[in-house]
Amino acid sequence: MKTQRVARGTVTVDAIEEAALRIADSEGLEALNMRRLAGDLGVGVMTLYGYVRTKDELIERITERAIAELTIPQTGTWTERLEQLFGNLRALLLAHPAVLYADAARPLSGPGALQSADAALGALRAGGLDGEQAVTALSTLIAYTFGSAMFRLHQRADDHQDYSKHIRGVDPDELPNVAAVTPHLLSRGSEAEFRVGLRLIIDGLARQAEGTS
Amino acid sequence: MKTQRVARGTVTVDAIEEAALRIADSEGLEALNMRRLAGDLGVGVMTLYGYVRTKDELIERITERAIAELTIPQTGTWTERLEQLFGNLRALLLAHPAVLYADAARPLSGPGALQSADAALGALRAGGLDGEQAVTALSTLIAYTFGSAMFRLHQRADDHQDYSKHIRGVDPDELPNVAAVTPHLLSRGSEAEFRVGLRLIIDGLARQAEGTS
DNA sequence: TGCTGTACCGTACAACGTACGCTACCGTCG
DNA sequence: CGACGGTAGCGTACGTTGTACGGTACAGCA
Repeated sequence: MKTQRVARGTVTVDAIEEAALRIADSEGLEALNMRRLAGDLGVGVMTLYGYVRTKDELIERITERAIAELTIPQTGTWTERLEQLFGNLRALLLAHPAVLYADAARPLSGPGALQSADAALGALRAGGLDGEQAVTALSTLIAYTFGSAMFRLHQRADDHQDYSKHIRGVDPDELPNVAAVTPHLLSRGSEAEFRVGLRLIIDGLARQAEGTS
Repeated sequence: MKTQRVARGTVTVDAIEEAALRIADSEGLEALNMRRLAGDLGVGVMTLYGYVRTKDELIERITERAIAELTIPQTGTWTERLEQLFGNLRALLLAHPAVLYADAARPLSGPGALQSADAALGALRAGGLDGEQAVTALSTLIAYTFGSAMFRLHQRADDHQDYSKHIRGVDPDELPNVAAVTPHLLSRGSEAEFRVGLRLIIDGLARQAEGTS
């Protein structure tokens, strides 16, 4: 059996990144491996290494590619722009789980991430926060948004069954507060819940800005 | 060469969990593997599987073990108790990186986690929040604390060199706001920064509580 | 003194990232 | 038009991981 070989130039970094991102988006980052990726592209595994140094580098690149999709709001008050931006970020993290894991490692590194950071800092400074306050606020917003997305992403449908049973089974004498709010605990992680927390933080920033000026 | 065998009852679940947690704490979760763990305990690898079903289960158990260490503040106003509790949680997450990865998957599952959640909910309800508000507030605080710890944990000393150079090299015309606050960006992730964000959120909750009552 | 149940664990396999070096082909030059 | 050299493609193989399977040694009992 002759070795079947693909024509030169069939693959490009771009095609590799796109295929990798598609796998990571649809089946999760853990489903992305070099053999599978090569199979999807119809090339030999080692061919990939002519375009990408390591798998980690590939993940960094698809992360950057996904982050570049983040739309930065241009209109509205500074608080509205913040709320929009981080709402968009949450949606992006849910659509591209790879970003969460890869970008948690080196936040604000790639050009796309820096551009978004600049927009956020711009809004915060427009609101009247000084440099230090703005950076702290940015960290808070990012931490909250990533943390929120992280929990949401880990929720699996089949887990929820067990979780529900687990929560409902708590002893009201031992854990009175958990028992008292059980129904609300079961619907955690919603978009609406995220928005409430986000507004809470942004309102706090607005008040901070008023005090400063 | 006769097979050297350890006496029966030499290992216990407890010893396994303790050794596993020690590895995860000191060298990170990625350094924890079954061969290494068995080596540390002086037993054969497969012996471990007499006490633990899978590696994932083991990680769940050491997570729960670590979470149980969380000290729940008993004194102070409700906002003080919240600040203490989540400050403690951040410290715990930094000391036990395993918790971050494992518990992100199934938050508020084990008895220890539920007990802490109950305390937090108790404080929030004592402040005057209703059930739904308290649960949303809890989610917000957890997301923020986990997100913050996640970024902190991923910071490696050698990365910081590159990062510093990277940030300092931005074009002030393209990213004016990033350029303007560069020095503050370089000191992100500190404990102090975390406290500021935490207080911001808790102050917001206090205001919410006032509005409710 | 045997026998039996079970705790211990050696071996082996599948999946992974990726180093090494062979090979087929394209473009060029004679 | 034919040979040939450089390079893109990739088969093979190795080290590392989790863990299934089944063998083996020993405690406790008859």
